[in-house]
Amino acid sequence: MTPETLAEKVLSATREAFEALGLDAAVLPVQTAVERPRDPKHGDYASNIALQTAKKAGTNPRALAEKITEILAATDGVAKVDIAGPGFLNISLDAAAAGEIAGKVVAAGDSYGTNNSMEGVYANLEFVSANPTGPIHAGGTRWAAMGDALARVMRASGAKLTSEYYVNDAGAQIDHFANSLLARAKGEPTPENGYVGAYIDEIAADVLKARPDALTAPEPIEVFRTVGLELMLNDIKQTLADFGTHFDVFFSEKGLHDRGEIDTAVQRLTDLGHVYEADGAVWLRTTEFGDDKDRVLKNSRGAWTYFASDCAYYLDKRERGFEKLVFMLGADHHGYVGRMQAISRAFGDEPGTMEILIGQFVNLLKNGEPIRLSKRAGNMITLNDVVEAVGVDAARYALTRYSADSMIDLDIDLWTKHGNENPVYYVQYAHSRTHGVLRTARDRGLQLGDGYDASLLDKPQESDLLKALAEFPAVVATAAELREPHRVARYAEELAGAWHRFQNSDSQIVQRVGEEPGPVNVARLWLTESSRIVLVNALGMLGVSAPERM
RNA sequence: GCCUCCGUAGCUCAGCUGGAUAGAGCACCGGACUUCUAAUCCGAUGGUCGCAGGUUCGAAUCCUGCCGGGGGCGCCA
Repeated sequence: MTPETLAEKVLSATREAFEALGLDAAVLPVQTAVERPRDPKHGDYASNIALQTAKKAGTNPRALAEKITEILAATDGVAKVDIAGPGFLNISLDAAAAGEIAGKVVAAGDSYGTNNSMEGVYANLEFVSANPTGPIHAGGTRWAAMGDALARVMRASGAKLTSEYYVNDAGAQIDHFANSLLARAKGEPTPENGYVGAYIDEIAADVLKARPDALTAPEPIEVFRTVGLELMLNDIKQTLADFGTHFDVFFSEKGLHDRGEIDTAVQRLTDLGHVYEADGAVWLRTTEFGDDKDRVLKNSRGAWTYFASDCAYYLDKRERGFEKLVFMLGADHHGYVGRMQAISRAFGDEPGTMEILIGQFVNLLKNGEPIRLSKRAGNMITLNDVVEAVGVDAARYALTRYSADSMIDLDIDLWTKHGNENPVYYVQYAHSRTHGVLRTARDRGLQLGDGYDASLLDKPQESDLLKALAEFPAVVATAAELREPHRVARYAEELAGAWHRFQNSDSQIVQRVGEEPGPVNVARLWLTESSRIVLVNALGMLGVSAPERM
């Protein structure tokens, strides 16, 4: 029995209890969940439904709990129900019911963990979106890992999701970039507001390689702008691909200008009555929608601002049909939340249509000290620096196992260790141990067969592992709903621990050499195979590899 | 000044859409390899959940204030 099924049974038992006691069933929640108590004395699962509903229904929790218990205890697969404390229900499953989960996992295979909590949600997830004027920095690296994991988790929960990278290929920053390239190509010093770093020299050289006439062309700056941008963007795309981060769409800001979408968007906002002129500029009245101050759409020199592009981009996404627009921004951009939300509201959308996630910074630590310098990019740490320091798997894992709200100090020494102090090794090693067992099983002729006797899995380490396996779909659903992929990483560590403990318990999984396999060996093989599947699926959602041998 | 994130074991952090005696890894101490990977496991030690109020049957979790630290507050992108 899965926790979800049990929760449904708890709810229906409660409904029956309400009826029997003549209480108003309107106070019952639509859904409830059971939790795994820390203390094994509290059974396999616990429910607080009596506590939550008794007061609203005008009765006392214990009396209600007793009635629920009476009904629930008669349910198939439920071994025992105890009332504890003020009215908790402590539920124990019989071993067979608990053991069913391994069969479900094996049957579901790769798809185990998918759920329908976000079924039908048509969402756009924008992340990284680093300016194509330089490599992706450490903060962007965090989003590359976390955004990609979130995309996977949301898709696994049924969302129809497009991952998107906004390319700021218009505006003054690109001019500075092109000027910097041109200057370096001519051997001149970097102009004011220009970009520095070895990568600028590299790209300048590559532009000259691609276009030997670049310096003698009618407008050299245009050659450097166009070719340089393309080279930089390709470099970023390649870096992301090597990192395992996939984007469905790279969306060009310049395209918004070229297609006249900015005029369209501003016209739309004007028609809605939110635009006015003052001090020679054109403004959007964002203060009407909770922003601190109004924002300029077109400056007094007659140029569209970046903010105007944002409006057009928002409208573009909405017209492509997305109902939920999620943005991941760095902490340095948190000041943009107010004006961004105002865009959504100004176009008349409901609160919640736009969702902005803010992620804190990342420091790369060596010997306890932050690293500030990058070989290629000068005064910033890049994605490639992080990967070079710890590898793709450790980098992705390290960047996804923490809440976006907390700052990350990524300690190179820790994340390159081969031991259980390094969480990524701990989880990957658990997975590779499942393969070790499966190899041995194969060698000795032990097979899963058509089924197994789930009631044989009754040791504490076995039932703990079963309960951990059963949790996965709910973890994925919660991670998707709360946009917190780190929950999957923490879960993977918990599962890996449960697996290691099972493996190290005195349970012989495979029969000894020369022995005939018994039904208990078969049952444990099912447990092993389902652990392998869930570890693979969990690591897969984080974009971390699952090696078969280490 | 305003906004925002953080403050939980010696360290790094989970837990926060209110639930039972607050958890994990590391570090420290003591154990377990004739065995499917010991890159593992078991046990012990370790806490006024920054401080003070409030909400309630119940607060690490929600609200208010304060303290300490990170970041942000342009007709820049």
